[in-house]
Amino acid sequence: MTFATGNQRYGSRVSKRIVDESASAILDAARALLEKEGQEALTIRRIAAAAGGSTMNVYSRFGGKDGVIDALLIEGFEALSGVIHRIHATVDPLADLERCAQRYREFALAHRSQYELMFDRAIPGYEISERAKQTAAAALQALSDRVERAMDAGIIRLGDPMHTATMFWSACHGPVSLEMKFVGDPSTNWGQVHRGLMNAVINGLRAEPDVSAEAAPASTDVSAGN
Amino acid sequence: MTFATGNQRYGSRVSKRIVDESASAILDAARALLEKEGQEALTIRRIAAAAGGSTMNVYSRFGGKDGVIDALLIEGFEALSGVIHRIHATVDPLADLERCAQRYREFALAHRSQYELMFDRAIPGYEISERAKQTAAAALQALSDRVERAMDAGIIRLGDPMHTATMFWSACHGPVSLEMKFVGDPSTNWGQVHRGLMNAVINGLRAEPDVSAEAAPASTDVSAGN
DNA sequence: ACGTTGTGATAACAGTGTTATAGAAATCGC
DNA sequence: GCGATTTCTATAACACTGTTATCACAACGT
Repeated sequence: MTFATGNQRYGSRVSKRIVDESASAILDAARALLEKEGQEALTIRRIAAAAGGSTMNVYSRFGGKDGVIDALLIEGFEALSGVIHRIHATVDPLADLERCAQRYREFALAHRSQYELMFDRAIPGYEISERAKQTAAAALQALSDRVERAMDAGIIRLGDPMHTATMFWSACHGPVSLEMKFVGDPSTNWGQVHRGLMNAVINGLRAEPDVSAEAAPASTDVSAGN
Repeated sequence: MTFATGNQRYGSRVSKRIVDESASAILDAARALLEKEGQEALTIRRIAAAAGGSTMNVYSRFGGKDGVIDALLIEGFEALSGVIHRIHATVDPLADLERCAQRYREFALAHRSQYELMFDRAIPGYEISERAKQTAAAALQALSDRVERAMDAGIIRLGDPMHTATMFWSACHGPVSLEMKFVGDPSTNWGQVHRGLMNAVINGLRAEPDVSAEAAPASTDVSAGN
């Protein structure tokens, strides 16, 4: 009621049409809470309080907690997509892929809580929405484009780019996930593990140079069924 | 202290001496709940009810919910260790490693809730204990032994076995984790991704390819100095 | 002016983990 | 054997959680 004048003038007339600044305030608050205190802090009451509104506000805007989580997830996957898209393609598609892997890890470590939200989803009862899944798939598509470029250049083995990109993503995610979960030896140099794994994968996916062209069954491992 | 004279009733009141069957009942109930309904079902009240006791029972036995989770985690990592240990070493250490990867995935899919508990830890407020970490490290050690064997045989590149084993584990965990989280294309054949990634990694880690990359490695010629 | 509508804040409800309290059972001291 | 003490358990209370219901109040269409 204290800010009723502004509200009356701007927002309440056509509530659906304008960009809901209350919604973005909620999202900002949730993002800040997640970044600063982790998933634990993401409670309706805290989000609403930080956004300067009431809990019901969150429900009318996002339909509940899952809606907020979903929005944060979509933001995260879009940011990840952006990271990959911002990597300029050079004449060396393999180096580009390596940079993708490096930036992937940097993104994960720089936005740790967000990454955990995206991939662990440790929110009780939360189920990812179809739209969030699609956003994740779009990020994978961005990676797939880079893979396809390397295939076109004849540098890595031919195959379904999406399939190979999924392998890439898995190889990026694996060490990052374990690192965040403190699994393994405490003295592990995870950056080295990540880099080493990516190097091994890229090496292993290299198009057969010229050796043992007659004996090596190059494609059987990929085409084998489940 | 316990007295040596036989107690008339079967372990009714000598609480410290006997194997606490109430504790194992709680653990059994928790395990069953986790397996059947997932992490959501792991609440103190449900566990206590399923075990036929009171909630306080869980606190006196395990110190709280985290204690139960920790016990389940330790069980899980020990089971994972067992899976790896049960893979017999053959004359082909590389095939052994591939079987490790395959069994790893099978274990994860067969005990999905347990695996999610071990690696996602989506329990609000839970922090892994030092002992659970050590059990996880033991599982990694089991894998490291296999890696070391392959190194000794001169099949994969020399290096710190623990380091390479961590890379292996990451490569195993990555696709499994993404598969469970429904990230990526819905039509993804995750078994193929997993196998393809492991093949690529193993290929990439191969000892510097002499011309015959496929033939039987008759000699362990890499016994030269570090 | 009058309903009607919709928005938003407060309070209530069913859960959660945890802690405090009270009661019963078992052990100890004699 | 029996009171006192300790231990152990079960119930209830507390501070949370997400969600839903209640209800006052401002804005809109007659």
